[in-house]
Amino acid sequence: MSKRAAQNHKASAIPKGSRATGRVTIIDVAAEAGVSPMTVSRALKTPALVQEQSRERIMAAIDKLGYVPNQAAATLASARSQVIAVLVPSLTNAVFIETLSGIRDYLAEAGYQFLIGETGYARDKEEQLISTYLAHAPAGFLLSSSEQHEILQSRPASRAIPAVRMFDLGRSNEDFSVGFSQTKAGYAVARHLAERGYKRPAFIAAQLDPRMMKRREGFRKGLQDAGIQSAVEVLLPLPTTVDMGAQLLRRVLDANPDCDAVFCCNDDLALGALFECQRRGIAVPGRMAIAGFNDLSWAACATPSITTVVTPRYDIGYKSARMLISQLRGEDIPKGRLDLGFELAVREST
Amino acid sequence: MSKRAAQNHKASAIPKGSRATGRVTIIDVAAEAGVSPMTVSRALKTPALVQEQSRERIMAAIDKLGYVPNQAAATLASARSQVIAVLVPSLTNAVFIETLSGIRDYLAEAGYQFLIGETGYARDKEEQLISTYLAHAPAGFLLSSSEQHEILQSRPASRAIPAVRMFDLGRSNEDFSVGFSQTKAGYAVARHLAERGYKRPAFIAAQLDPRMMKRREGFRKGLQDAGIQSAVEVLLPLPTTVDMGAQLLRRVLDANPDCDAVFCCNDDLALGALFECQRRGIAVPGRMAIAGFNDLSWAACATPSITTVVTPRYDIGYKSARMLISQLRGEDIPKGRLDLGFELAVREST
DNA sequence: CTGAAAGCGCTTACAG
DNA sequence: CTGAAAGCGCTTACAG
Repeated sequence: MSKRAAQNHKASAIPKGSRATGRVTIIDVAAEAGVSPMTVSRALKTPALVQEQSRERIMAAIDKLGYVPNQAAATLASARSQVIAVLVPSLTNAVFIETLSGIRDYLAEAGYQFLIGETGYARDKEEQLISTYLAHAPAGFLLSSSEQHEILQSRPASRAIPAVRMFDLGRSNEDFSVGFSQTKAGYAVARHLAERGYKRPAFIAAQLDPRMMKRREGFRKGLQDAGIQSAVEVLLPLPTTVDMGAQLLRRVLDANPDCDAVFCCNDDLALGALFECQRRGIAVPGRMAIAGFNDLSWAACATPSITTVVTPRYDIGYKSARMLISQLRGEDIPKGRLDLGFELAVREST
Repeated sequence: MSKRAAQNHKASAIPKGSRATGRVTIIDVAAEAGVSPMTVSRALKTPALVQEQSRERIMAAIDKLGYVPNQAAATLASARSQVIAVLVPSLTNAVFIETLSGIRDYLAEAGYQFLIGETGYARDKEEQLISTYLAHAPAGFLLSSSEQHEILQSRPASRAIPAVRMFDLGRSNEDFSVGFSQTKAGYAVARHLAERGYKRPAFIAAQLDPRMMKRREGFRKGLQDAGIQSAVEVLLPLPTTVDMGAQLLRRVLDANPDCDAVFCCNDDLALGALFECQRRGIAVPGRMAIAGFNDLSWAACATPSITTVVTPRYDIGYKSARMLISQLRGEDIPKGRLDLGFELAVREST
């Protein structure tokens, strides 16, 4: 009997007025294989507990009937889904997209799906999305902020939903986090500029969030330790765009024409700053050095190539997902921070 | 009684060995409000069918108990979920990210969630993901390829899952599609270069997919209609990156030093081509004109600013989602293509 | 406008 | 290694 015939046969047996969906269920598979539905369920979830012979007949029946498991039923019965809720600050930023790629790659291997929420860099929005996603009974959360969320904390231990924080390192070892030190990265840029002999470096940032502030903090500290003074800092609480980089550089030059270097808190701003220098005929790095953050695709091949901080964003996604799934599987992994570090790529622009 | 007390009270009533999750259900809400569970369900889904007084008591009970609907149960009972499966070619391409933003914005308004799959520009992979996602009983699909998928076609009408194709316009009015004509866009670029007097324009492309081929086809036709000949075409079936734009431009110049313009099939390539020209001291547009595609953030503020095709990618997402939800709601919308058009942004680089 | 009954397709918790 | 029974939390399909 062909797959289609099997389905038609089943369909024709549906009593009138019933709610049958015509869908092939675990019961059909069981009947076809001559076992109970429970054995089919086991063959799928814990094959080791099923005799090989039964397993083979079940697999054959699944193929023959075209059985597709109903996730909603599994979720309802087991009170746990195969869905991970992922909250990122922005979907229009290549950084987070690469993190999502890492997450997707690990979760796909592990057999999980994910839902993506965008927090707009706002803590409140993150908490609100967590509430919403709770309705989907997610197996776990991957979060972007370093904040604690009461809504997750307050659940009874038996129904606790594990979470891993990405990008920042947690303050303590009280929970799970995967990232790198934003402060140290900012510090490293400052030291590099100081070593190259720049005397009046500026700092520009947009899309101000706690991570940007940490980069700034590290940058300030680095300059201070090198005994030099920041020319000027220009921060705007607006979205990060390439054009914003050009605007911010103009403000820097207006405020302090002596400025000889600029640390842009991300590569989009750095690209805009470079274009602005080109437009004005300002030699880079001759009269103005430019450093960025993240190592997006253009940094290495711009003219001149742009010095930047290489961040492990794909790995942050992949390893956060891995850490989360380990918890879900009840593996005994220690709480705490996973510091993936960063690297300073020194290029022509400084 | 506080929320916590209410939950504890319930928890303490759980018989030993039962499967109770401790979760607040529609039954608890019904008891609290003094109505039947069915009325609670109606108050949530079709409030118009419930007396205002009952509705108010139900809402108060929901607040008091902290009720969160269980989607899995709703999906199982109704055989339809509130999840839309979205398949895009790539998650590392800003174009599709903006499309996803449009989708998300519409779906969020409409109360739907979405799952994202990445097809890697491969038709086979798209079909495979459709199979996988079918297990989640998605309410609908938003697809990226212009192909028909047997797996969706072959379902019985009663269980058909609606789909909308994005980016390309369908060949006929046999199904739903939202996009613009890739061919016409390529044609427009060719006519523009011809009008500006360029004599030997080249075409470069990577990540070859059917849409790139349509842009090329239109470009060729446009040159032909203008009575000029393409200098050279360089196509590589590798991922699109900024650096790839530089590489492709080198190949163009090696193959044909006379070339005086280049149509890059996307803005990443155009940016790389611009950097390569800067590196070699080739004046843009003086000795080499550059045109891109999509109008990504850097196109308008590069030095020189880059002529490109402005594509309605956010709208494609938003309106595809709207078209899909209209179908799901049983609204009577005509099948067919929704052509959102495109615009040529003429800038300094040509 | 409201409700009692049955069922969606799985998995849990037992019992062999 | 296997199975019968019960239940997860909703919605459908009726019947008032």
